Amino acid sequence: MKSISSSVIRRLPRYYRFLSELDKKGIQHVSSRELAKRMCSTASQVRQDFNCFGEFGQQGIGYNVKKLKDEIENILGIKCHYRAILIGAGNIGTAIANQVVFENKCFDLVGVFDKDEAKIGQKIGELDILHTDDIESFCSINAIVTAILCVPKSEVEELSERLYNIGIRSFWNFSHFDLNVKFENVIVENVHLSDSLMQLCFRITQKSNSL
Amino acid sequence: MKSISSSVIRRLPRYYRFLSELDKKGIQHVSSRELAKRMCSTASQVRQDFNCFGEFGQQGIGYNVKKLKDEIENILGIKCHYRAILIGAGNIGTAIANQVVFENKCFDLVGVFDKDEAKIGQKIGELDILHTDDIESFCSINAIVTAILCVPKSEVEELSERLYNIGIRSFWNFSHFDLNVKFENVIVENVHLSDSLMQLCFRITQKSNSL
DNA sequence: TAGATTGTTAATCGATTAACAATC
DNA sequence: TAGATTGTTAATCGATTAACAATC
Repeated sequence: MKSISSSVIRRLPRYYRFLSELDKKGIQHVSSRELAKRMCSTASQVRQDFNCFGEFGQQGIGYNVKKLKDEIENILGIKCHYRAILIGAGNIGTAIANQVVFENKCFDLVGVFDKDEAKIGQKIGELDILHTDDIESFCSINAIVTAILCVPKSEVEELSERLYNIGIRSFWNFSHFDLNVKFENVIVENVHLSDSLMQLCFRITQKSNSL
Repeated sequence: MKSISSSVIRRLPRYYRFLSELDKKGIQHVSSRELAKRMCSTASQVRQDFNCFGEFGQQGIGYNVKKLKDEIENILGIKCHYRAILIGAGNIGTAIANQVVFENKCFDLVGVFDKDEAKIGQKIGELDILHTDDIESFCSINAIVTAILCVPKSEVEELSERLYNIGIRSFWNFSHFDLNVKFENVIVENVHLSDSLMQLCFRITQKSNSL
């Protein structure tokens, strides 16, 4: 398998989602042209993208949906079920747990923590909300790979240090605290919603300037 | 002003956030080297990025934080206060409204809608939650630029058509429904949280494979 | 066979990095 | 003046697009 470039990797989740849809519908083959249309891309790019990991296409017919989907699943490591904890059971934490994490095969959410006493004992999904003081003891008896940070920026500095100290090396970070700058050799996937909103703002501005 | 490439645009919100921080701290100048460190980038790239919109740097001293921040503010159109409505007052919608939209100067959130009768009349921030049936009448007396879609994928198809029909041409979309494919000449900023989670999954997988 | 579509090479395009004179 | 740092050009690198022979 040739190495996969970073721009291909960024596109893999979308390919995966679309191929899953096709697979559910029972569609067995799809052409690069159709995939491109759906991805807002070009047929050439789709073929180039898939070229680097084996041969799933047949001339005149297209790509085998199921095989291609399974291959991307392997590359991404979906089905690995990495064990995760979530910290911050506010609106965003609750939404993320219910609408994204529980729906997903990549990660098993096994613990939810909050520092607000009023929330302790309430549930998110099937999980009791535990106190953040108990993170260390919880993690000492549960091997945890990833922490999902849904707490305000001001709390992330101290929290991330504690998590780092108990061996957690990957983070899904919803705050603006810059974990990459604080730690080396740590995997950080940032979700900067306000950046996304500013991008939208820019595009509206650009459009109205061009009228 | 030279034209701004799309990769520069993607970085502008982060520059803006960092420059705002420096400005709040009263720091007046910053070098490309420092900015690069913070951006996980290179000094060369920072200089190249700023080169395309005027001259804010002084040899030997660095960039004027305030001027540079204001310029980016203008380019992005922050302070335009585009009027927006949000549809779907669940966990994600509530979190987005409180933690992102109300905190932001780009958009003025002026209406929140949900189809769940039980939520009608409750408040998000200072706004009463209204019924989605009332979107058309609300928008006929309030000029709305943008819709923030926090409803399940299954509802977006019909909803987006209604919004399109009353003239809304930009969307901040939290569902996986593909508005770009449905409409032309519409600005869509997608937030695909599950894609982000898959990226994280991939990076963990990649790291454990390389050990 | 004719039509469709892949796999792959080559060409183009754009983004990043390196280098250094200019200048504060 | 010496040190720091920009602005800008040139070189490199990588990603996208075009083209077409191979083949189902």
